[in-house]
Amino acid sequence: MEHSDGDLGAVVRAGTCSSLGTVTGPGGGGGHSQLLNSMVEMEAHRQNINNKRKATDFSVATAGSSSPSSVLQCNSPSLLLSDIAKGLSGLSGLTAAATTGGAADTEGSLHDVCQLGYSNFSTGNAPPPASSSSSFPYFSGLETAATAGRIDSPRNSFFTQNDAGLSEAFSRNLQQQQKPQQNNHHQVQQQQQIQKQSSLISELLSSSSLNLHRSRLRPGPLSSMEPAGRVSQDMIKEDFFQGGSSSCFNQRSSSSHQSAVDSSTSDQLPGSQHTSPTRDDHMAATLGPVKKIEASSKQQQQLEDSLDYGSPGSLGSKGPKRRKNQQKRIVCVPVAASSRPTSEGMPSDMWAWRKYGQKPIKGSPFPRGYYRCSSSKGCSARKQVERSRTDPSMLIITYTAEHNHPWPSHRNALAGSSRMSSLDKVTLAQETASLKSGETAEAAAGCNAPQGGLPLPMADSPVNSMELDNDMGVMEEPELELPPGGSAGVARAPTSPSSTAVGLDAHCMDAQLDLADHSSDHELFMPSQRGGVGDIAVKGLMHHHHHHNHHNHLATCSGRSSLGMQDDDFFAELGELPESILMFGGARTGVVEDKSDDECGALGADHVDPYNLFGWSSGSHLESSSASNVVM
DNA sequence: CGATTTTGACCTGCGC
DNA sequence: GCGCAGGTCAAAATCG
Repeated sequence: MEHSDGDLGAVVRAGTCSSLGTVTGPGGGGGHSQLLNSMVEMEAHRQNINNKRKATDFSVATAGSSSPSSVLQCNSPSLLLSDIAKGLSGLSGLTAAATTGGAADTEGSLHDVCQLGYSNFSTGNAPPPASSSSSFPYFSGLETAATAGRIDSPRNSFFTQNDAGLSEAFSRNLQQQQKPQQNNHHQVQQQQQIQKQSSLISELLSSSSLNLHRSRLRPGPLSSMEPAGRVSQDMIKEDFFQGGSSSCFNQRSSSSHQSAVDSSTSDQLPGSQHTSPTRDDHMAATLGPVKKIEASSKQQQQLEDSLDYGSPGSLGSKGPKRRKNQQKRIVCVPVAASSRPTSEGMPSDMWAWRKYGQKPIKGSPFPRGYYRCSSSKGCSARKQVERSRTDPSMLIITYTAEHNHPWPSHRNALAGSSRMSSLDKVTLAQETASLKSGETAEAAAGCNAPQGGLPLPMADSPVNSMELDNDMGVMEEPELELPPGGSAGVARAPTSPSSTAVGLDAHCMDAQLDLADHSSDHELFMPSQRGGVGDIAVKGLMHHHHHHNHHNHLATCSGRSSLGMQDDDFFAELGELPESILMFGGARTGVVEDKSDDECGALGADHVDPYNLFGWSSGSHLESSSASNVVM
């Protein structure tokens, strides 16, 4: 079982477990609630779009439900681009739902589903408190199902094994979803969201780093490639990392393209076995723009050439010359998720990154920042951070090369991170100021405070950063500047201090607690789910929160939501999910037991390897960091 | 003082 | 071969 949780697992967990692990115990359904909401919504919206399709791959929805980043990060070979699309559409739905004031507008079905599924889950089948690992079967099943890459119906193993109630609810949801939509406006919003997300995907796919080489396509369905619940690290490494960030994309992109062009051939594509025409249609309908990701023949050739990837570790030694064949991995995360400053002195990333350059990118109003790992001398790991041109609220992070050293086992190992943290404070202040000044949050949205010297504030001033932060290993995206004029065109609500990073960072938690505490009325949390699962979950969360500060980011999130949760915030919360990917370890920590901060940190450091989570190895860490011992 | 950020210059790859 | 764009270098500035 050492690989029992391959990357897909990581992905799935990322989008799900984070919450799960973080929130345990009675009523610890906040995370679940959100997750389920996403899951259900996703499927629901997919249904809307298809407007009469049968529910199919729920695993996809599941994975997609995590968040855009989760979706995009998913190293899961089992997910098709169309899946991503679905996930996004689902997200869109979520966003739209939030925008319109909550679940009320999202159909009672969703509500029902959530309630039903959740009440069931949070009550009858509520996972035991923290220390018990029995709360994981739920995910175990989910993970397995997702990993298997195929779940043919709502009533699949996932549900039947883990939550009959949810299954039922899901079915109900599907039925209702097939009824004529009553809210066109809502649909329009969904479509817009979808378009937006699609553009993002498209952008990512067309990114220079996204190599589209079919030769990388894995023959056969995922399920046949790996035992259920498992996606080999090697596979991910090859496909995703070495194959470029594209793995998740290139595979899908190829198939997606094909689907778009001729869905009838989809079955011929490796990995698309479980891609039904429905899915293709859906994708074609929702990801039109993705077509552009089709690499030109020339590009294709380059991609083919790029197959000659050197060993991951070899990158570092090479100079700029290898640019062409550099192994890259692209991750897309909501800026919001990164805008959460971590507490002072607390490295927001187990890896320390040092910025070594920034360049304006042609065609993009946003500059690209270049970072290299500073955790260890000689480490060739690098990353580039830039905002999505199509969706400034998203950050595109491109990782290049691997760390040639173990993941810092202790925070102290992260020299220099403190600076970032302090800057975060500035950012925080900045964001707060922005809030007060009524300034649109673009600036605040995920932009970290300029570090080192850039003029701070000014709405138009460059800001920066994001942080997928949390001690468990997150990426921190220091600074991304907004174009002069600052208006990124993102109508994102200002990121309040309350919108803290999701992480197990105890310090961070302190700050978050403040927020939570400010919301004396927990009832306010997750208003969109009033009286429903949300309340239960949230309350449970809050309860948990008060007793286990360490394990309730979600509670905090909820608290944030309570502070006038806007649609953006809602989405931002989703955006935080990506963090969960890395949070998983944290989640585990939380699940494992109450531990001191240090213990948690250590634990996370010892057991969580972001590279594993992302599907690429960090060398020696690969084995030891197997998350298998985490989940089950 | 050490580490990071900033920023202009330089270098390399790629497209025409 | 040329020019452009992207990636990296390295000195200066900044920060705690």
